[in-house]
Amino acid sequence: MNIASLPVNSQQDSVPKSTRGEKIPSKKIIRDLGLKVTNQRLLILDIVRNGLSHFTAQDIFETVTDRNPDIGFATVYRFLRTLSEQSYVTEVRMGGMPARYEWASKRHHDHLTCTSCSEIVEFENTEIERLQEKVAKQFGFQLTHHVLELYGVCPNCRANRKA
Amino acid sequence: MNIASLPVNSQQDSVPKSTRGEKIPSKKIIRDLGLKVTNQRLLILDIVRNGLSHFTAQDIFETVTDRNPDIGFATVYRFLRTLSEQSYVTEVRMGGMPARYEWASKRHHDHLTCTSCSEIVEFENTEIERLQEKVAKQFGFQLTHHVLELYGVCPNCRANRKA
DNA sequence: ACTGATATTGAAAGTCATTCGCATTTAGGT
DNA sequence: ACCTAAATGCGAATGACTTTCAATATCAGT
Repeated sequence: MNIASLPVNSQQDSVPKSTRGEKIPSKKIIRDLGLKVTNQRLLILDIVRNGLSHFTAQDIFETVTDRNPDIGFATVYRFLRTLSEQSYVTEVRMGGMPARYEWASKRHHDHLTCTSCSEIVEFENTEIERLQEKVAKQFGFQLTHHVLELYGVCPNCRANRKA
Repeated sequence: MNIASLPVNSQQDSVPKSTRGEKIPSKKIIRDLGLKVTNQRLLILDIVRNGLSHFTAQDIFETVTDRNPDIGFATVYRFLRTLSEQSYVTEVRMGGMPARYEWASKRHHDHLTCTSCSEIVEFENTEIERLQEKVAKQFGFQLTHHVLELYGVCPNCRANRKA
């Protein structure tokens, strides 16, 4: 998958700028992390925040080098790691494939992934969340986080499969 | 973690031999897979079936070489992969750490892992399973499998932490 | 039991995602 | 503008597997 060609600098804001929930500037986010504001971090953050969800480090790296060829993948990995450690992005690693990240400002959700075409659907289910807490409590665990990934065949692929 | 020193050739059968549910010989399992019966496969299978759950390929490799030093890790990886492809073992890969495997004859369950000491507790929760099916159905997916891993701090570590 | 076609093996080399070491460059307080 | 710690990019290193391939072992047919 390659997101390099996708619009990333969404000035065409689908989210209206006028609301109170004004978009936090990337600069502030970087400062809040106690880090120096560099071009590469601004660039990465812009892509992370305005590009596709579920990107790999490689996706970011390719998109970034499109705009500034003089950037190392170590920088991308380093910053992504920091972001994920501070919970600004969520890192999902599965099955030996490259890790996928997504900007974590959105509400908590889990994933339903098509094993055939890799389409990813996000869902929320508070009932499941509640039950997870219950299970943890049963065993005396203090829950910190969880990974719930459902795999199956999406409607499209099911149709094609039959054809 | 090292399971090399653990009893693996459980002739001290905790499961009585006399029941109908007689343990399937490893030879048969290998033949059922359409593979040739070799010493290394018998050895690996014995360890996989009678050793710890949640072992890494490295664990197996170390235990195996204890009994037969002339065995390559490629063989361990190869056979584990075959077993997991044929659903004889379940492979769990998380967070860039080495994959963990477990013999899959037992009932389906999920895991609750201590982020502090890595203790793993297994649990079953049919209610959660039902809800997962429901979610999949909502999106028109045909569910094939799922990964549910809860992370938290176990009772022991919580106590120590306070101390 | 012998034989030969074919599967399996171990050792070493190869992958691939990610991380590290370090000399050089840069941000940002003074 | 100056200085120093922080950040960067390069390439080398790591770690978990996977592949390659020549040597070896299995087992179906005799």
